[in-house]
Amino acid sequence: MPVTLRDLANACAVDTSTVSRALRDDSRVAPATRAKVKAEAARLGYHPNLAARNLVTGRTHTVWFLAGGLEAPQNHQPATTAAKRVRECGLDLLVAVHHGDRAAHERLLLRLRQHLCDGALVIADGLDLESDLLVQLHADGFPLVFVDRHRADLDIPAVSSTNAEAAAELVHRCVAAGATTLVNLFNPGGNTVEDARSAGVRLAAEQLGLPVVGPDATLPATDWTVFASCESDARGWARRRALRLSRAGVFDAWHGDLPPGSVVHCADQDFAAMGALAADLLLDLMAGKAVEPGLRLVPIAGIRRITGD
Amino acid sequence: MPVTLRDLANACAVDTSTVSRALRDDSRVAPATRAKVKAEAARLGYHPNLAARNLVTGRTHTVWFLAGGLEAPQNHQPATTAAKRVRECGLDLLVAVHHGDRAAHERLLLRLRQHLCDGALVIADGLDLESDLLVQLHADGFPLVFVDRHRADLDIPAVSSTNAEAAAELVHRCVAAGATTLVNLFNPGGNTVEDARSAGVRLAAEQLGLPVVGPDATLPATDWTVFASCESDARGWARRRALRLSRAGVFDAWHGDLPPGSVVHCADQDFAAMGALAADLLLDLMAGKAVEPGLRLVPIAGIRRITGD
DNA sequence: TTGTATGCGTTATCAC
DNA sequence: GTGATAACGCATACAA
Repeated sequence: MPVTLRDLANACAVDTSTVSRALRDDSRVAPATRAKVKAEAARLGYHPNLAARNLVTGRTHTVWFLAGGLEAPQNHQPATTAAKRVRECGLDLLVAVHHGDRAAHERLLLRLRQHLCDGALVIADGLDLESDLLVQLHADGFPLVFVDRHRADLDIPAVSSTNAEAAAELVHRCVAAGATTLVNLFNPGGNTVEDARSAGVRLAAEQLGLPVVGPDATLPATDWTVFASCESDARGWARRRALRLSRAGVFDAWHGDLPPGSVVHCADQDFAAMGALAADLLLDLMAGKAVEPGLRLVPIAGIRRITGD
Repeated sequence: MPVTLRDLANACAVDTSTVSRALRDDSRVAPATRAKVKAEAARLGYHPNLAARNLVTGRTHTVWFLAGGLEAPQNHQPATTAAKRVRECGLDLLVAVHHGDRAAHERLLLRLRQHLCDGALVIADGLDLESDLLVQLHADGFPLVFVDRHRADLDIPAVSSTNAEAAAELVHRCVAAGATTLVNLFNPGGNTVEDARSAGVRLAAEQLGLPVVGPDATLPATDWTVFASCESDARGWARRRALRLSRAGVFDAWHGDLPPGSVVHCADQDFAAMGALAADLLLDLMAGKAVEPGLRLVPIAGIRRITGD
């Protein structure tokens, strides 16, 4: 049986309230008793029951990080920096994943309302973006911050990249590298991130006076460049259209090989900074500070030029 | 203010105990009252306070997964499968990371004793392998299972790969590919995984009648092959010794380029299976079933041959 | 500086 | 079938 405050109180011949105060370094307890209590606690191997403490204080000092999975840098990088920030404030960050499983996802959102954590960071994939539970949660004042994608219809604070600007810059660089026809694979209406990127492409194209075409357009033999959110989107599209992929503007990563002469521009998001900012916002929210709802944009880390030579 | 059992009891004009039973589908409650209670719970937006429930039942239905980080497949892959297994049993798995930070690590281990979870899976990196807290935890009967590395001096159940066999097989394949001098970078005494791999190399070398040398040995101009736990270990060694790395046997992954004519054998561990098995063991442990202490070996997923052509 | 009393929200053991 | 009642372990306003 675990050692409780009572056991300690008995061992020290004082009241449980005194023990409680002593262990929490309350200034009003005599140095001698405090020392005795602490010594006894160590001797008996006392460890507070946080379930009990949470029950009475109503706070758990715990933050959850909800994501679909752990593998993608989009998920684990913000989780990593957020964990550090949260820890600096004396709280713990716990990561929970749902693997895109609808039931699992609902269950996790339910857990948030069950007093196991004080707030949550949410990497909003498809499931979160539909769920009513999220709406109710927020309506009930539960501290919530979106990372990356978000729901524009809710005034939940959100952290994302400068997607529009980054997409526009991708266009400019690709055009400087010879592109004349821009294939826009960003899916407007898909989610807020895709929306922003698509808008960025259109804006840049307009400035440059170049045509933007969809995935199914007829293309010139050369000088087209495809823009997509990730390498596999671009590659998948090229495969379906039986095209040789040699020019692209993408986000986050490009691992695959490129044929000689080809060039890819890759905009790397600063997931670490996003996680840190999101954690800061959440901590403010949990502290009761006024946090403006709406989107925060974090500059991308940079744009890399990758060639096939 | 959150809705409590009492609010529900008042709204339904029954006792809290009846509400409690109704919500948990206790067979002794009248269908009519159950329906009414459930309807009212939905209407008022009731959500149980799990801190309170945990306090009285003594169980949290929660499992923690402790790791140094999330990025490495060694960490997130077992976490992923373990999460699924755990979820199937109606429990939740939460991932907590310490980033190699000593204080953070200690804090997490402390948390385990504070009734926030019923058991834990531990990816034992350097910190875990030293900590006394882990020993005490286990001594107090806290359900614990090691994944990958473990402490041989504790009878905590552990799941690892068939490291010795895999290392031996790496040697055999590399020798078949022309190796005659085997450079053993596996560090015996480092940890249980390195130990096993080092032993595997020595065993295979003995069978083949070939010499095993350490990282600082004088090498023939050619026909040596280096064995290491990961690509970066092998590359780091080659860099320090100003050697051109063209033959290696490693574990888990090889991403970098290889000069033409070179060949690397890579033993892929089955992290997913390891996570699943570890979860099963932990669940048994938590269910009070007798679980034999000691190491379980999961076969590696396979050995890939990578060439620089 | 310490003790007393009460309550946090829930489950469980009794009665009825 | 349902209702009192007593825990669970801890924190805290209030007394002393």
